[in-house]
Amino acid sequence: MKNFTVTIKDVASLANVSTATVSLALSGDPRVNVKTKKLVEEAALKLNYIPNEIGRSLRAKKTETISFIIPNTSHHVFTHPYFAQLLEGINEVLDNHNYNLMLSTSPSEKDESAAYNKILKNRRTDGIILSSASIHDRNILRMVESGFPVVYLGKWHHDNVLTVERDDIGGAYTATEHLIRIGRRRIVHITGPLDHQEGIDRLEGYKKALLDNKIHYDEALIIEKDFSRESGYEAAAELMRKQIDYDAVFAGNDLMAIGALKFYKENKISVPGDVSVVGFDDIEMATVVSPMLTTIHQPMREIGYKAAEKLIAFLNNQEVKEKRTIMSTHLIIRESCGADMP
Amino acid sequence: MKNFTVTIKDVASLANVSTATVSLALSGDPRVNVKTKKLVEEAALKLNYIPNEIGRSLRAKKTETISFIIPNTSHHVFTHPYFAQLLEGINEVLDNHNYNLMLSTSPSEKDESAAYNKILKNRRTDGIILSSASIHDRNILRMVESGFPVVYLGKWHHDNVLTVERDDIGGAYTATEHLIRIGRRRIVHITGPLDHQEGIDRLEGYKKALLDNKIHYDEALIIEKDFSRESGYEAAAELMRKQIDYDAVFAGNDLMAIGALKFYKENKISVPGDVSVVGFDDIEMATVVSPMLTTIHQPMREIGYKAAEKLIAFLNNQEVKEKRTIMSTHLIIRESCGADMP
DNA sequence: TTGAAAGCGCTAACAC
DNA sequence: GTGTTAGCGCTTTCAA
Repeated sequence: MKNFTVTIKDVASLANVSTATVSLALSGDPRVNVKTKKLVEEAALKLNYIPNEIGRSLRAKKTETISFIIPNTSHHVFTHPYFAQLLEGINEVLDNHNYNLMLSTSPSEKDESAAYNKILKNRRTDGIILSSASIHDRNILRMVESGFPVVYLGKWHHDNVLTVERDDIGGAYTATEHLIRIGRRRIVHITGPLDHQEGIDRLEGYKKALLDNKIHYDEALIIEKDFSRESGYEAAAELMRKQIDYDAVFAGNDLMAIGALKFYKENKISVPGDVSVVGFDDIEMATVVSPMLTTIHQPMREIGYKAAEKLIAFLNNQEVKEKRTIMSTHLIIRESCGADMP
Repeated sequence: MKNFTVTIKDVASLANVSTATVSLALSGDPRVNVKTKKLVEEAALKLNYIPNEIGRSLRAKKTETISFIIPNTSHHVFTHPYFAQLLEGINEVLDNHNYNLMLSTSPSEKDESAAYNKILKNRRTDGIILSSASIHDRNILRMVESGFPVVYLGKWHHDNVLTVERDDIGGAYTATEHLIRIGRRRIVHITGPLDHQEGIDRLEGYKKALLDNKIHYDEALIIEKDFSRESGYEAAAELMRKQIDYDAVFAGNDLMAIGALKFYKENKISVPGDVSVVGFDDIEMATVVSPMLTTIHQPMREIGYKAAEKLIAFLNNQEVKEKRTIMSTHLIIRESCGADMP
């Protein structure tokens, strides 16, 4: 390291003023004389002075940093296709407000006291954006209840928690309804894990659409999987093995839909000829498979953006009008259903 | 916020010892009496005391945080397919060593003095992992030259910089050679931006393979694009428009290869019948397109892992034996070339 | 308009 | 073994 750290003292002595004056001058306090201010600025420039944020933080009890915490339950946390978009939205807001972004995987239940506390209380961060996970994750509950400013990405019934939610029920309803509208009746639903809110809600939307259209809900058409591509493939295989009779599948996410598509291709089952399929998420991959996947679009970038905005507003004591923000989804029709029109 | 911050003082007074003793006891210093230690620990537990990292950092001049900086040149920085895997590798190491991860997009050239300095010098971070970008990016140069500990992901000819590099030249060579081996002779290369090192190196590998196999290098077969899927599609369209005669394409990355594949499908050009295509990266998407893409695998997760390990070793004054680490790539044969064997 | 001084929470010399 | 003290770099009363 060739350059010594230059502190506020160095600037002060070069400018022949006190450190207090330097601090004031550099923060643009109107009280300080224009001449002095110029003097200080020149000194700072000359020394290439950059205020040490650590010192500032200690004093101000603010870090200008927020943490984005994602569950570490799955092996491929970061690889989750919408993670990147979420991050993009968050990053954009933070950049605009000169906040820093810290990224953590949430601690596993095991080492709670250590890792969990570290993230939560060490005060290197002003607030948290928490992405959703299992509804049984106790750590999340505790983070939320600690009083630490939290924006939760998903449903959370708690007074002092801000949320940004997708309309999972509505999206699933739309997806299912679309299949019904194009004439499908035996609609399989490959669900995500049913201890995840998304899994639960999408199943609910599916049921609701069936009900409203007077189609019998058949347990045999429900397969619980884990949102992975492999599990989607496996689901399709299972359906064949069990000789289930069906004409459509609504997959809980695109990855599973794409997995199923692969099985169909390998087994010469025509999509959408023999079976129509709809996914959920609208990840990029959905546009490169063939047939291209009809799916429910969810605005992940906007969700990240919104979440960051709410958190920063809250941290700056601005009134956050809507505690819950619900982002709507919409149907993207491509090729996997065999209908050209909505 | 319902809980007041509990500091080392609170613990000290509850345990009836000095703050120094608390500090020592909690850090497991062998000098402190076992009894006292237990006393302190109980007090800390009772008060739910978590050391404030800011105070610690200020004193120790270490933050136990490293920054991962990615270029903001492209709109979709985070969406870059291998970004997630890189992050996964980095995160794993940091978790193991109890380091925090800060994520930044590198400042654009415009606001250098502000954003750039902030990242570089505010000392909220102990070291940096810098991902590659344009070879003309001056900010990167300055970060590297500042003396700040940096691990650069890519080639960098500089004494005090650690690097983790892909073998781009070798990978491109292998890809091209594969096409030659299966009998292709008129091989198009869709390059990435030629002011990016990857773009340059992959072109070099391509040329070298041609040379070694005594195939004439034809400028007309080189198209410079920008690594995006759209640009790959555009490249294929361009080739048709210009009525270029060719029987294979080596794309500078998978995204462009997949874009080209799309064009071929739309225009009923058979792959691999009419043209063989090879990509580079081995992103997940390469396995869901049809035909599945033959490509060069690069171990992004391992690169991230290695980079983080090197940085942490360096920060802890361990000797880093290899300044340059070169990660090798290998060919993954799938369906887009029409050869079943390597 | 500027400076002196206190103190944010912590650790590390040094004393005892 | 444990306590006293100083000080990391900064901001912010309070006085001058």
